Amino acid sequence: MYTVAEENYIKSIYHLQRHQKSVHTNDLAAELNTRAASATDMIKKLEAKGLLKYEKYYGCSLTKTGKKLALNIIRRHRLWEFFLSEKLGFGWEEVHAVAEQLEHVQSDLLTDKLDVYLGFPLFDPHGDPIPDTLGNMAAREQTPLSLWTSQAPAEVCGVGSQDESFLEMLSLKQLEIGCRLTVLRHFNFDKTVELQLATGSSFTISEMLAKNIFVKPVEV
Amino acid sequence: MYTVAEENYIKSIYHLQRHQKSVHTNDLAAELNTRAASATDMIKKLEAKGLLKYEKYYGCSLTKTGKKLALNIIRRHRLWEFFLSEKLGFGWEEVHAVAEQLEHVQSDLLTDKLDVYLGFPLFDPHGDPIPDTLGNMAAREQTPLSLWTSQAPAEVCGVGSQDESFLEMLSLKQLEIGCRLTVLRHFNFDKTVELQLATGSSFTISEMLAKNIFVKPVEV
DNA sequence: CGAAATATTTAGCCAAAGCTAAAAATATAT
DNA sequence: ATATATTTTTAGCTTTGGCTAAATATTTCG
Ligand SMILES: [Mn+2]
Ligand SMILES: [Mn+2]
Ligand SMILES: [Mn+2]
Ligand SMILES: [Mn+2]
Repeated sequence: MYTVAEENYIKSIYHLQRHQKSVHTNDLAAELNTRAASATDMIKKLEAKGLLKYEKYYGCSLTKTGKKLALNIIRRHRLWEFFLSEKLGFGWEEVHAVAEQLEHVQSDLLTDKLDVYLGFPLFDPHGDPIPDTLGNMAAREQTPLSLWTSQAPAEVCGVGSQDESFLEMLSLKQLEIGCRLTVLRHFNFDKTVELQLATGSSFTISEMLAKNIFVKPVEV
Repeated sequence: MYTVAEENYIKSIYHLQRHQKSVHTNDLAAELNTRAASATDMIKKLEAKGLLKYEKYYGCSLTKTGKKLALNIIRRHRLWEFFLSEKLGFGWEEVHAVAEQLEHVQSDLLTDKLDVYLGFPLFDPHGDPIPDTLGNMAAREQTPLSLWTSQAPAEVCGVGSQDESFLEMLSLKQLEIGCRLTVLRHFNFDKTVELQLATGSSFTISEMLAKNIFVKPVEV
């Protein structure tokens, strides 16, 4: 159906589109570790296939068809991440790289049977929602810890990066999905955040870290 | 590491090598639904990488390294087939096509964790043995039904083709791996074989079919 | 506004993996 | 032992998806 390269472009465009309404060539190239010239070429190919619309020197944005494809690829990626983590015992810092390969196995039957087998999971190991067959997915309230000013306890519900060392650091600090914490203080000097776990232990984390940890109010 | 094309060539050469000691360009091209010219090109590439040795106009055969790679790909293929069949509920006629894609996901960690998760299965859904990490696998006694002359009951332990309609036909006739049967008669005229299942029902199958059903003596 | 900086596209390469058609080597048959 | 047939290789072309360098468009800033 679609080549691996095409699928990777579509997925990247989809992700970039959440932030900017139109996706710029340079941003796309950066996201895919390639060059602007290559991105321009592929954009033209994808436009010819009706997956996106493109205006020279301005940028591109996915069509309905393009979005549907993107959500299907994301569905495959996150279902495999869940499988690797839940069934095979991979660490959450290991699953992304393998899922990058598995997501390109094209068989809707496989995807749907996997979904059934896993019990229709709603979130992947990083807290990202898994689209269903129609592309619908749970909305996630995602307040970065850097903006959480409430005294009330918060629950970690997602992370903003797939970087291995970032995720390893979180595991080390016992900051996993579902874990409860309270923000003790935001230091103005460098935006360091001091927090306390349910276990009682308290420590500080950098602003960079705080920006990539998403929390929500603890449900009662 | 290796491209999908390279892996497919290595796997095909390995399979052809069981029959002929040296693999001929035309046979390889036929196996891969490609042309002799393309096969020649790839053979040269694989020789340069040390995976096979090649003599012009004569043929090629895998080196130690090449065989090791081939067995690893076959291991991945058969483990995925087992997974699809056992865990996801795929029919045995559906698994091969999907496994053709999954086999190219390159992660030894994934392969080994999958093996553990599946409980170190010895055979895939078609009765083919699954190599372990070192490339060792169970030897299968495989007498085709066309050559089974004994009156003693036999157990189906493998099939000689992955063709979908062939496997569907077997399912229809209740001829699955592990099933018991007795050969009633070989008809000389067209080599038709008459057989009887443990259920009591008896019927005939064509020579072509009989050649692709492997049996072994029922263990007591 | 106009110059400089930045972003994007175009032009012209390259490697992988396929193809056809022609040439060359090997095998077969009279 | 030739002549014919078959097999294999070579040569030259195609597509996909990269790249660099140069050209062009857009944005920013003095
Ligand atoms: Mn991921
Ligand atoms: Mn990918
Ligand atoms: Mn198979
Ligand atoms: Mn394959």
